[in-house]
Amino acid sequence: MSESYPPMSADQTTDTRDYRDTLRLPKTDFPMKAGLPKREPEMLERWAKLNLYDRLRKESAGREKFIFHNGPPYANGAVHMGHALNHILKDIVVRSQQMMGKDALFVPGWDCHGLPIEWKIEEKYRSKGVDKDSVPVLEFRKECREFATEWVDVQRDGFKRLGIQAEWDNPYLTMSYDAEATTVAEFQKFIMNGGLYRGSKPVMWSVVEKTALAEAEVEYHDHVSPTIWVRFPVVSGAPELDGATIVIWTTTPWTIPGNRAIGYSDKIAYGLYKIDETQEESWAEVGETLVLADGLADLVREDARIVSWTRLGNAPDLTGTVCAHPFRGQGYDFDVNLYPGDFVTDETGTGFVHIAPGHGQDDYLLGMKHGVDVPFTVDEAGIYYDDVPLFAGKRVLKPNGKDGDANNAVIEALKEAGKLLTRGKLEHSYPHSWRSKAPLIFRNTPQWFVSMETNDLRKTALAEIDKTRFVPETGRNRIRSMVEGRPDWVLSRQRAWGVPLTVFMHKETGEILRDEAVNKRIVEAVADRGADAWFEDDPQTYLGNDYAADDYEKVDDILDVWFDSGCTHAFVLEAREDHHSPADLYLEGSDQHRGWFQSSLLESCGTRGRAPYKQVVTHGFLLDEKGLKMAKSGKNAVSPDKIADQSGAEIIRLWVGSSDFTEDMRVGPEVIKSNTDAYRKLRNTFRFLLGNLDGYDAENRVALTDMPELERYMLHKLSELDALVRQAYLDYDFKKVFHALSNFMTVDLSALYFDIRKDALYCDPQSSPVRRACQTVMDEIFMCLTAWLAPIMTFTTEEVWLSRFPSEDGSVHLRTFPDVPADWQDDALAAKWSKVRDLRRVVTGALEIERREKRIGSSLEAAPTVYVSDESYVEAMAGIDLAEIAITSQATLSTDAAPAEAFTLEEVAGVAVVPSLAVGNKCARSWKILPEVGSVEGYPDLTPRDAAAVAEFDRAS
RNA sequence: GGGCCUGUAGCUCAGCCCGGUUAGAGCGCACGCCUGAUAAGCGUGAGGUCGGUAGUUCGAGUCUACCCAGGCCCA
Repeated sequence: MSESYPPMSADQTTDTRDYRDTLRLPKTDFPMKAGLPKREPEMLERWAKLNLYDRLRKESAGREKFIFHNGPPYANGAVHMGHALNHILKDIVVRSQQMMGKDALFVPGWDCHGLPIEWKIEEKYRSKGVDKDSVPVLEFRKECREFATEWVDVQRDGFKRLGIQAEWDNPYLTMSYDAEATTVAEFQKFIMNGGLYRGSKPVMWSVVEKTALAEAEVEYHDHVSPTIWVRFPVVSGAPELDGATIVIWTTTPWTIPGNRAIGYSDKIAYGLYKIDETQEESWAEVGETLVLADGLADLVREDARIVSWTRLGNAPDLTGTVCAHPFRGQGYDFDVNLYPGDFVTDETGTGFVHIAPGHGQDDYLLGMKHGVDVPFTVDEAGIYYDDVPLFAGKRVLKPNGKDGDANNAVIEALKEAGKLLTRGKLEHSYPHSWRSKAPLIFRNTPQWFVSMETNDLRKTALAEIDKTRFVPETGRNRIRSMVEGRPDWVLSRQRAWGVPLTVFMHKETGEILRDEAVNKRIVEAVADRGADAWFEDDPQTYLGNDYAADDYEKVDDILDVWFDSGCTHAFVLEAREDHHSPADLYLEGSDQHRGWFQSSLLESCGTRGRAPYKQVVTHGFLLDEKGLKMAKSGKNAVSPDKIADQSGAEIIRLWVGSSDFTEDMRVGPEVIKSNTDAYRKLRNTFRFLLGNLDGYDAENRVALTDMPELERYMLHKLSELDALVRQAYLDYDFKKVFHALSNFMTVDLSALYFDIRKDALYCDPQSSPVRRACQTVMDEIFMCLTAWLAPIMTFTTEEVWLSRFPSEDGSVHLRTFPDVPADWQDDALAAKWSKVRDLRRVVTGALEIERREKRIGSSLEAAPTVYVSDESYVEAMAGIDLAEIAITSQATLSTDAAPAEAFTLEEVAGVAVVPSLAVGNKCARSWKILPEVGSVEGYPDLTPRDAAAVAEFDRAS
């Protein structure tokens, strides 16, 4: 029977030993699949148990501090993607600074006062049918406080879930008593240094509710308004204007008594129009000359029922022109000056805008700019004050929100004075109260300001901006132009939830009470019982024996919440023992150039003469995948906890760490997917490192000088990366870190180094110098990568670290970046290997053809001959095993002329490759094909190297 | 409407300051190989009017102007 079977051939291994056990294949428990949504919460729990933040403080005591100061998010909703971006960036900064050897602090904080919270509480009352004004203020404030407290807890949990490392058990709150007391004390500094003054400005006002409204409480509806064209006779100016009248147009006749100026535009062409003929019922007069914007003149002519006119010519330069008020001689004898204004257009009206500084934002600012006083014309019910000539007692709106008699009274008076050119009606969008739905008016009201000029506040702030480091640099420009142009800071709000303006004003003199003893009593009361004290205490308790409460008006306005957050430097940086001021860094979204960066700057400059920060980093805004604005609640919104639950917070961190945060950032399902893919690749590279470092013994370290070139080349790469990573972290350029390391891990490690060294790692005897050198280098790579990536890939680097060094209380986050020895850097070697890799690419290119032609499968089946015509390649290949780096069984380097059919690459001149098949038998263990296979006695199917390895293995077992 | 900013492969980024060979990388995608990193690894390839137009220049992704789209802050 046996004769009928053919003899076994050499490459059949059915009767040979299975050598798998004798290999040193990667061994690790580190799973390929991350399971982040489940693993991350476990990790967080462990960190919490270890009190990592506290331990870091203890272990880095005495190190140079890095004081990051956290801008407080507003405590009124769950954590959204914008929060996530913002806080992850902060976390990366603090962690990287810590690992670069600093003692880097992160105290979280919340902004707790202000309108949005107040609103929620009001809404609650409304839904119960209770009028907010009937609720005692202290009770109302209590509810606001409870509301904020709840959201602080919710947000804290949300931030923790993202892996943000901070002093979560000891955050600062703008509503804590000590913070409120400090805010009061800061405010008092402005009382004492003269920066605070009482002025007035127009605010949106509801005469129905008799209250000022914030922009957020305003809604726009269509409304029919009367329109009037009014003549303002020129009294002085260019000679061409003699006897002419400037014509303005407005939809609010009742604001004419408040008129103090006229706005025009430098960009509009104006003409002089002399009327020749009018329709019978026209109020225009033949012979009179009107000044109008050319682009609007025809419309005005029709509206005013003018049949024909003559354009006398261009209007002269209007600078310095002075008009009379239409009611001159009836109590309105002041001059009405013409001023240029950016907001004046020639889209509607006449090209001239009537300026009533008490009744409009543009009007107010233009008036301020030119020192025009802001008259008080109507009271809180919308009724003209008694001192308003002609119209005292008339009302703009009735208590029910319907039109009052003011508009008609003004129109009639204009007609009588001969100043009404014509009139009409217009339906347009107009602000209404969110609550009563009644139309709103702009009304001049007393407010408290901090002057930008007193004590040179503006100058100081600008000088401090120049001293601050901005990342990106454009931030400087942005905040600079805002501070340069901003008006005085309006501190007062007519609200209930916040820190009050703790100031007394003398009822008769209007003098602000400046008394340190009084101030001190107030601060003490607030420190003791919170800002509520101001509302519950008898003023006399503060005024003591020196002043009589009856002589003083106690102000009950609330401070602008920006003032609260502008004081955080005082109650965090200065008040906390472990902090110092100014902070090393403030980091927020670019909207804070107008917000926190500025309020903090002004507050600190006004009280300390310097900025509270040395550096300001800003990030862009979130956009959806199409680059459009992401609404917090819109359908394109993605929520961080949802991503954390589905993909892992690490994926969000990766997104933040790999993107350019200085610009606006896109997020959406595709972006998340890409980052998940990128994550997987990095994770597997770590897994390979772990698997091959199994059993690594530091005793077996190989000295740099004893290492093969490839190992030294890898160490050189690490030294380059070390410099790059550190500099990039100092520059807050995280994407540079991420892309450099990700490229290193895929291109240099996975595709080159690991691929080449698999043979030595798996097949070499344990004692092999190459294998030991490789493990030495892999250990260094491991130490570097886990540290460098820890600030970004917080969860995974920890998992990797603990997988290699299991420990009860250890953590990768307690480390610092490794010191990279200077002698790792070897530029000559790097240049040499750059050539080697060029040559290698030609070989892989040639083998790919063979593979496509089905002549080979694995590269080990090949034995290429590489012809080099360029001496530099000979030098580059000196001391390098071509077969080893090409991962072929055999290879030959030749300086002979290459055959014509040899494979070449256009971009690598001087290298040509002729592929051929490896000759010999296939090693049953390493799968190399070599003539030497079987040359060692007793190991007929192995190469000498493998035979030695198996012998070593057998001896050991 | 004003101030500031952005626009390079499907995605994330280099290159732009200081114009100069066929604009690069990683991921993804397609195809092939391996089957001892295996829901992995290796290789090859496709994919870009550098937002658009005009200008400066011998030459523009890079400089200038305007336009378009988008963002933040104001009005």
